Amino acid sequence: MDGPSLPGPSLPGPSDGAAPGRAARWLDADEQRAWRAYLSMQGRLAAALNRQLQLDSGLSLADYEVLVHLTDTPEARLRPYELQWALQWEQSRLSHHLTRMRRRGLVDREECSEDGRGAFIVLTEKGRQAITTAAPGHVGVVRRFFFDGLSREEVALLERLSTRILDRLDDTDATPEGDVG
Amino acid sequence: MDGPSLPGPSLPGPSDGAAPGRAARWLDADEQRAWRAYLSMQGRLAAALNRQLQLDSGLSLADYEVLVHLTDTPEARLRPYELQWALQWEQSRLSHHLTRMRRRGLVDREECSEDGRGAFIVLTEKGRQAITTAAPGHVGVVRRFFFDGLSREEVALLERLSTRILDRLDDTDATPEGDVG
DNA sequence: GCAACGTACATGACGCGTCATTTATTTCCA
DNA sequence: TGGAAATAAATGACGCGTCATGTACGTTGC
Repeated sequence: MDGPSLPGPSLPGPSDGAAPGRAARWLDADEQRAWRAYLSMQGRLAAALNRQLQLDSGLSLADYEVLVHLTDTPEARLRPYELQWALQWEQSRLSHHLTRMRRRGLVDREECSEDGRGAFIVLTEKGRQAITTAAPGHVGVVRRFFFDGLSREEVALLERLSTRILDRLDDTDATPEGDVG
Repeated sequence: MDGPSLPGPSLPGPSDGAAPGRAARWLDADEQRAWRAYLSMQGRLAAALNRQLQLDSGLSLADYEVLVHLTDTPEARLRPYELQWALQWEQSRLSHHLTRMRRRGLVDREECSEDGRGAFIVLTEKGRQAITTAAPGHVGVVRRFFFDGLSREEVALLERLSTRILDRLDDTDATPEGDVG
């Protein structure tokens, strides 16, 4: 059942406890198990979500997230940089993705009079129908694999842990190279 | 701070409590927050891990996982199907990935005398050096973003939750279409 | 011993994500 | 006002991941 040691592969040899020279010490057995479980869960859950969306409605999880943000907006239109802020995607990823979604007719572009560089991304009717179609099944899968297996308290804790990790990611994105604490 | 409602986008209108017709009910506010936090954390953590590995050693997280399994093996060689079993990847993903890793000299192929269809994937010296180089920094990042923010108990709980979700994924991979409970 | 079927693995096409670079516009300020 | 720097966004190249399909070998039943 137990997988191999992952992020601290048994490189220095199994029985020498020497910590890696440059960075942190290796992971101990508990940490290894936890990390592998998380990694595996994360990858497979994402794959399952993508597969369902793809089969059910031809959308990817990424499409879905873009469309959600658009539908959550009164005018159903956003500047790309607003979407980028909301999604925390790399700029070029967003740009590529919007190009593809536009090609498929899920969104459209409008000129931005206030800023000649920019544009508005507008939800099309096709886009709205796509996410309307996709949503029930998607929520179903999220429930089935994620929430149905977790108690209310566990969900709350998971949110706290996620937020804490996000904070660390935010911090260190800004911080140049040095240590954290 | 709070993102928009994700997997239950406000499609049916904010104030009508109607559940989606085909599948499960929408997520409530707590669930939405938790789900968005998890999704965002997951995506950004994976991106951070990949970025570090890429910059530090030219490996991707996927490369790293393959190499770990090989180094964890006495002979440093495995049949592709064994790797597939360990990684839980799709077969074609593994095949493509091994092709690319082979092209880069990280692994090599050997004939399999016992089974004419199969092959062995062998860790090369270059592959071993790559993961040896990459490991300390990788562990460092895993610690910095993941373990350093979590208590021992939280890590243990996260492992349990991950395992539980994995079980559900395993179950329903087998199960045809119907409901779970 | 051969046909049918299953297994191990590869491949082509195509969408996705990242990095590096480019273009157009706006803002800042001397 | 004019030039430098910042900002909004697009693009090309290239590796990754999935689906569908192909190929070669093994296994099983008759």
